[in-house]
Amino acid sequence: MNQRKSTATARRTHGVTASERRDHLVKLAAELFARKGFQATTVRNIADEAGILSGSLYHHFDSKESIVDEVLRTFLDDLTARYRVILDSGKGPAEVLAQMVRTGFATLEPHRAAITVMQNDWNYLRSLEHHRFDYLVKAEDEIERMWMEQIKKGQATGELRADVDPKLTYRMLRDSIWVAVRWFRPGGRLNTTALADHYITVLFDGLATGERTDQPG
Amino acid sequence: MNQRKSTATARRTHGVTASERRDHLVKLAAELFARKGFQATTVRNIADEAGILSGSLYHHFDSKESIVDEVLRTFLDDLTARYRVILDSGKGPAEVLAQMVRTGFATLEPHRAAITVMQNDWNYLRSLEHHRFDYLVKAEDEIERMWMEQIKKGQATGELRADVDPKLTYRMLRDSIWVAVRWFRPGGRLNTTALADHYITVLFDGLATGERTDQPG
DNA sequence: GTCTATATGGCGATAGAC
DNA sequence: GTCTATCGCCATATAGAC
Repeated sequence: MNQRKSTATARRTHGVTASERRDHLVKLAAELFARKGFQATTVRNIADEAGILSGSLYHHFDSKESIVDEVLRTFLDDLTARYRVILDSGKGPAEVLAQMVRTGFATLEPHRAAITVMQNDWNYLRSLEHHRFDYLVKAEDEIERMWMEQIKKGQATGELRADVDPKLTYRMLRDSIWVAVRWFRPGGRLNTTALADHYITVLFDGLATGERTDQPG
Repeated sequence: MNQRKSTATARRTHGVTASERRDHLVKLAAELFARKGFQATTVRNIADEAGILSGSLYHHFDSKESIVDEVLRTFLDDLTARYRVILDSGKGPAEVLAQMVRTGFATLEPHRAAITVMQNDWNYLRSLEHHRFDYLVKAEDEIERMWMEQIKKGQATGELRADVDPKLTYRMLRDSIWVAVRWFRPGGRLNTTALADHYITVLFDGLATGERTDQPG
């Protein structure tokens, strides 16, 4: 079984559906990829973690790359879906941006491993000659458009100061969020909500003009 | 020759000292490490780039790891030396911090490859069991102390707002700078000075109280 | 769905000729 | 200082038994 199993046929074996078993394997692999890097993680490592032999992994997946592919797609699908909900809310640009920042930090917890892999192994995955991971750039571009539109709208309405470069501002916001995955640990001193509030306070007090009324945080 | 050559004996062969030849090889390797990742870069890749065979590399270096070791040490030595000059200047904490930010962006150009490797391969290098790269954490700790001291001093003197968490603020500043290596390209729309000014403006207008007089930028 | 056994190949590193 | 030649190892992936 190398393709994702249809959810229509969720027959159970030993009390666990094939899809659940597969998801579990993906999760184990993601943690290893995040800790040691994609390349340094061997299929034997993954199999060891799951308590099976490496050959058995190929019953579930085509290749090691198809596992990391699933890790990344799952994250990106979830993130863009969350962004779309916010963009459709009809709120003003400053509030939308604050919500997008909050959403970013909120994904830190469920997608910590995926985000780590995306950051550390981005250059490598993109350098592969078979172009399998080109969709990463497409997703990145779509996300950039979402942010940029709101930033520019915010500058037009006067909610955001207009003397900063929109693209540079986008990068600052984006990078500030995702890079936190390097040191953020669930259960630490700060939860992702407090983290988001802190960042919004620092970032927006620099970005917002006096005309803003909806103080984030 | 597996140890760094003494600078006292700079005998030239074909118009190039052994030390210069070695440095050149390190530079080539660093670029490859940055582009594809440390593990994905083979000693054959490095040798190809240099126009020699892989075996010949071992005349200059013990191992592949000793090459990346040299890349990282060179960067860290330069960075900490620059920081120390600023700290010894006797300026106030806000100005010192602004200068440290500027220095960070300034190192982006000469040390782009090293910074990229440091970020992408940090987890991997630290996960190695022979503990060869433990000094990375020591250097990180020393640098953190330098920043934290200035942030806390700035809060004590009233130059910086006191209602933000010092450690979180340090991480924000640090991460904002180094993560820029992901997209910064020399010769692009913005040079590192303009970049630093932009970041200082955004970050400090959120951090600084009204009592500050030395507007950075 | 997992195991046994193995193919196929690339990796880092070495020894010694030149 | 580079090349030739190669060693030993471990990687991903496969085929077929159970």
